[in-house]
Amino acid sequence: MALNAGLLMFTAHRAMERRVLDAVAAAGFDITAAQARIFQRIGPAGTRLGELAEQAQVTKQTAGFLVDQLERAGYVERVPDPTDARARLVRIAERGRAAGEVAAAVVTEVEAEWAAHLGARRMAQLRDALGRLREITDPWAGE
Amino acid sequence: MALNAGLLMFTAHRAMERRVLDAVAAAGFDITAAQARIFQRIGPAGTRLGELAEQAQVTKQTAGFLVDQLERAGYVERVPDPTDARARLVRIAERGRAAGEVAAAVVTEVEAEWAAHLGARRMAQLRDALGRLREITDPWAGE
DNA sequence: GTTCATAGTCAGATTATCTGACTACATTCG
DNA sequence: CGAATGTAGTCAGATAATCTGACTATGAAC
Repeated sequence: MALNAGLLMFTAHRAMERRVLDAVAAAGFDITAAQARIFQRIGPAGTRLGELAEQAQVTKQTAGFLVDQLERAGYVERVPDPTDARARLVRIAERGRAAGEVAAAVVTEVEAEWAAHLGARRMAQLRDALGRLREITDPWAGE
Repeated sequence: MALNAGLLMFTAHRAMERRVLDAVAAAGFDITAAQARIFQRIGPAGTRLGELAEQAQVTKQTAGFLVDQLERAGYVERVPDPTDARARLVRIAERGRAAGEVAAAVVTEVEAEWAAHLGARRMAQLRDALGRLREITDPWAGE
């Protein structure tokens, strides 16, 4: 029970999230964990609200609430979806790009620490196993 | 970025949590994710509220709020801590034990599915890497 | 060109979480 | 011993994140 794989992943994920959020906050970006979980799923060309909601596994209303905040703070912008007048695309704005760069740098740093602790071989095995696991744990695995 | 190890762990953890919570709910136990995250840290001899809070990384107040609910629903009980009159131990009660058994069975099942998908070798490597990672991502690693 | 489906919003309620202030007991040390 | 300081937990109030249900506007299908 103490060695439940799900719980172990929770622990490591939480450590990563904390590191990233702390660094992003220290760089002057006031983003909450819930906002970040939406933000991180926005694609390069923008993503629809409903799609963000589905991927983050929250309702459209919740996603909308969080995107409103991100938009007000200047991290994202909403633009019309040229292919569907009902929809709008959520796109990363300039400030969001800056915050994203800070986040990406910390992810790289933390992963390097993990690799240093585990050794390159085990880190590669971890990545491999997690990537394969995604095939059965993520309904969005093929995007 | 799409292959951030932290995010991959989040995905797998979320899938595990959902499976467990759904099965527990289907068995008639009305436990929320937040309650479960506290509940799962209660030791066999009972655990203090402050310790549960620290391990779950929430404030004592939040932990107290959740334990209140678990207690009202009959999943846990609070007993005096014989070694300190200020403290009380949160212990798993009969209904909690029953719910915990359902949860443990689902964890076993999901892990078996993962092992089937990855193969025994890769599943063992995954466990090994996660266990080692815990040494640097969990301040409570030595309990 | 109605009828049904989809994208998103509005409104209201609930749940989980925090900070700050407080009480009671424990520990320390002069 | 007894005052000063620290620790376990609770109370009160605020805020953040989430949900369900009802609604509008646009697109798709027949």
